[in-house]
Amino acid sequence: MTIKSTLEKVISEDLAEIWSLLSSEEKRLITDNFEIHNFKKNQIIYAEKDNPVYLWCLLKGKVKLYKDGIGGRQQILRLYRPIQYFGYRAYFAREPYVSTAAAFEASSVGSLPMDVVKGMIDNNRDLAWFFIHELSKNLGGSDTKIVTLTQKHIRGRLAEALILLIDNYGFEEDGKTLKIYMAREDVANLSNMTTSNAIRTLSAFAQERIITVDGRRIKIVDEAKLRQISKFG
Amino acid sequence: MTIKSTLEKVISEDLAEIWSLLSSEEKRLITDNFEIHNFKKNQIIYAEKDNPVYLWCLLKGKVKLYKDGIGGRQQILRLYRPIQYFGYRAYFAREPYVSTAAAFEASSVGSLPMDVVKGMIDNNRDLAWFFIHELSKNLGGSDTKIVTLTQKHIRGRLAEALILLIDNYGFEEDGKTLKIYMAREDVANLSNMTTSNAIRTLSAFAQERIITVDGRRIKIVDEAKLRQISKFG
DNA sequence: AAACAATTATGCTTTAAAACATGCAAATTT
DNA sequence: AAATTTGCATGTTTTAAAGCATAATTGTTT
Repeated sequence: MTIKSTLEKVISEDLAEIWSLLSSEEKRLITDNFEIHNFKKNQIIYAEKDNPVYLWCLLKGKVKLYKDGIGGRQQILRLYRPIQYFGYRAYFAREPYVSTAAAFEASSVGSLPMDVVKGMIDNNRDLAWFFIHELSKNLGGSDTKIVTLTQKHIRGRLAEALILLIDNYGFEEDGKTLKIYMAREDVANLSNMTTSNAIRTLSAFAQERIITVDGRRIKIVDEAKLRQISKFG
Repeated sequence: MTIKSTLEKVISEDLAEIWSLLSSEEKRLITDNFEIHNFKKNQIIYAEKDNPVYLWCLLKGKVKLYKDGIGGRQQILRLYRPIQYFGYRAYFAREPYVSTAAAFEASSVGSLPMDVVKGMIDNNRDLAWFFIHELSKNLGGSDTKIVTLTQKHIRGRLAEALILLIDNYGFEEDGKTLKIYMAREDVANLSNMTTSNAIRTLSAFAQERIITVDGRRIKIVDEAKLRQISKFG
């Protein structure tokens, strides 16, 4: 599949917020500099301490942004779905990446040199606002996450993580099954706990009929209860 | 003191980064809409869930940004010194505040309606970049903080908090004494621990001759050791 | 100055979560 | 198909930090 046809397919399927902000000249600038990359499951797109060069746009698949911590422990910071942009923060902050982006599952990701993006922001106020808005929302999210992850207990943190998964990836056609299938280890890395405790607490939720668990297939049975536990339970 | 003379005094003392980015017309727009407020120690400037209206600029004093968590526990997210801007994130994210800003000590703070700021950003690319840059740096900081506060042990977290205080407020003329005098409770709220543990761990550091403590006066004796503990100790 | 409140200090107890160990099942490789 | 690895599940032990209690000190109000 050519870059152009892939792009047009993606855009026709789910028009990205950003695209509508651009002039046809800017759109041409993008298609000329845009490259598509395919990443396998768990493959790293960019790593902490790398220098930021590209704006990345997730076209297909799922991407996690995480940070390696103490003793090989990871903390998942954000999850991306098509069509979302990432990898720009470090460039704007004029510093190396502080986190790593990796494909959660086989994914197609577009790249656009940040220098090109910078030039476009200089000439397009709406694009500037797009990034100001994105950064502001993310900062609010991270500030909130600081308190959640440090102050809530395990059950509250897991409940919150499950709600995040609902909000990010939604349900299968049955309206119950989470549309993401992740290892217990990733569930743990999302909710700041050990893998053992993620397994244990998922089992506890299943026993309490809040969810059902079948391998990596998680069905949300009682979302209200989940939200209640996340608030404090 | 008039607004104008106070402003000019502040600006001549320590020219704010932002000011140099403005045209004289923009500067007039600011002085016409700028108001100066004085806050007493611990007085709240804005609170979580409020709607953002103003850009705030700290002129004199110290301000903390914090979030109330579980069981009356607070987490201090950021500290401000003159001349720094705050209160704009929620406006840009088009959401109510997720954190509270309060004066750490008696402080003078300027306000400028965000609508005015928005209009200026529309017409001033450098100003847009200023906020993109600030938001990006803050987001990197919050992402890093998530891992620090969840994964480091008490000693590491306290060491990191002390380094943050050095970086933010520096030393008295002796080059050793921290230029901020905060209650043990605030030290605790900065480093995600109980007041008891903040007291205990400060005492431990003093016994190990890493710092000396005399009431709220903290002298940094061995900064290298502190940085080592913060990395993991 | 006396009385009171707030802050700092320290010891003891409890607890939530990590660390560790082991078993089992499913998936992958040979 | 057998062997090996990987992931899931659960029980037990250990530990870091919270919670609680009580003084001692400092600061504030009357």
